[in-house]
Amino acid sequence: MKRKKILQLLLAENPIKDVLVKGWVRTRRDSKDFSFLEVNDGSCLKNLQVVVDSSLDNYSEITKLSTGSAIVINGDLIPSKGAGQKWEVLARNIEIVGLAPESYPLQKKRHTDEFLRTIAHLRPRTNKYGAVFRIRSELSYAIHKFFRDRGFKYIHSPIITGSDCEGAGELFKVTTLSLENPPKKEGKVDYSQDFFGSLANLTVSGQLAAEMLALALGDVYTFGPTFRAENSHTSRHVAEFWMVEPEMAFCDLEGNMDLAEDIIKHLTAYIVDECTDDLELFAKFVDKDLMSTLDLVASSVPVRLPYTNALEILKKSGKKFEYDIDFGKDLQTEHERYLVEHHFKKPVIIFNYPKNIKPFYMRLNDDDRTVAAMDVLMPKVGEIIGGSQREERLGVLEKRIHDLSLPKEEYWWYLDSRRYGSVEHSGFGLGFERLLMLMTGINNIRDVIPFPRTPNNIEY
RNA sequence: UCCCCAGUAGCUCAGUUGGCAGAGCAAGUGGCUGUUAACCACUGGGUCCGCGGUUCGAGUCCGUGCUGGGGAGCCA
Repeated sequence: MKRKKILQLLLAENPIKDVLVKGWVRTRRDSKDFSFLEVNDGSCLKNLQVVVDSSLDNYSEITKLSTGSAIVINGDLIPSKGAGQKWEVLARNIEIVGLAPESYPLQKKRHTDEFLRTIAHLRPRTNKYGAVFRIRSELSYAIHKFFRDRGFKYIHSPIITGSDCEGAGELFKVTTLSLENPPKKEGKVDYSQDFFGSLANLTVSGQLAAEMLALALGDVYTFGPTFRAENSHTSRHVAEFWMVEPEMAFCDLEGNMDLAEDIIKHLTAYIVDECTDDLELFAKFVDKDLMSTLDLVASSVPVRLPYTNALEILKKSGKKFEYDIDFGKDLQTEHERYLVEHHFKKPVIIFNYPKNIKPFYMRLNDDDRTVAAMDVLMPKVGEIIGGSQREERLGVLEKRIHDLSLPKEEYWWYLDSRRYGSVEHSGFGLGFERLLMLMTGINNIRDVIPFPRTPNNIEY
């Protein structure tokens, strides 16, 4: 007999004779002549109620089944006599596969997120984290579907990279050299003797590679892990996270913002439609405003605001900010929050930032002081997308590299793309975990990743 | 890296002026009931984060370290 998932059974329209179910006991409630088992198999949030009559051979063992135990059930799917559920399974036979002794740390009550982080290997078995990781899966699928439906090609950029081309933060070194006694040359570590023959790092962004592929395949995207060795201690930063990076040839900043708006709206609507039960849990226990936030994100048109206009609004606000607002200074979290949560009360895209606070590859505007950059700011989670139109003019790009004292030799291949058939192109990076935070209302990034990587913590 | 807060039972927390270590939940045992985070009774359970100091006496006061959380910066 083929095993049935609980998701399928609960959607049944008629009773089914002879079903095989496998899962874990969430709770047990005993009566005089029978027991109720709540069984979950991870296929959905809801549990299956299993009724066990005392006439079963191993009934005495079943009445000792504790939370977390794994069982295999044979029985019939019948309409429930109780009020809480439509269907239940009347068990004919129950095989106890793996007992969970009383030391099982998950109790039939709510735990704090802080405690559950200390048992990250078990927390997926809770309702909340089961829901998080199901939505994580659905959202991954929705991203691929979104791009595929629009003719984008999925590309794989390298995880190990040769240099700090991206300039997006501190890097993790990748080496096979002895750390105790590395080979040295003129007092410095001699990376020419290392595995790759030079210094190697974990990627901080797939962008530069994506640009090369976009300039061949047209519209491409990456969706993979990225690494930042920043010593960040916030609820929005981790050392290892996943990023979605579309890159489009023949596309300017306008088109880039169009895609950013489109993808956020599309993915939000998808999750609202497809993950109803799981979202309900978050709306009930995590963030009471979740559904209205998601409605806002899915339905409203984000404000598109040039950086200089943002400065004016902030200056006119009369609000005292901790950080100064002057041209050439980056907007701080307090400024972004003011714009999104108080002034506009909806998503905001800020564009045309000063060139001095943005990387070399962003396209210089005609004013010579701003670049065609854009950040998408969301309620609650803040910056979720950062992108730009890329500098496609060889001379301008070379000058930027020179002005910033970057090692031009290392960019020979990148500059080649501007040397041969260069076209305007644009792209952005979308923080996958930050998107998940937006979708679930969860306010700590460590809680949307199964095993989060943060400074001083590499357990699991 | 900087600022702030916390650390007491498996979990969440209380602990008065420095004077015998507590509650709820969980767990164990028994009972009751087509039950719904079931219910009732009983029982067991402590390195009060570590180290040092003040004191007749420290969970409580002081110093220091560690861990966790919140915020800032960096960014996605």
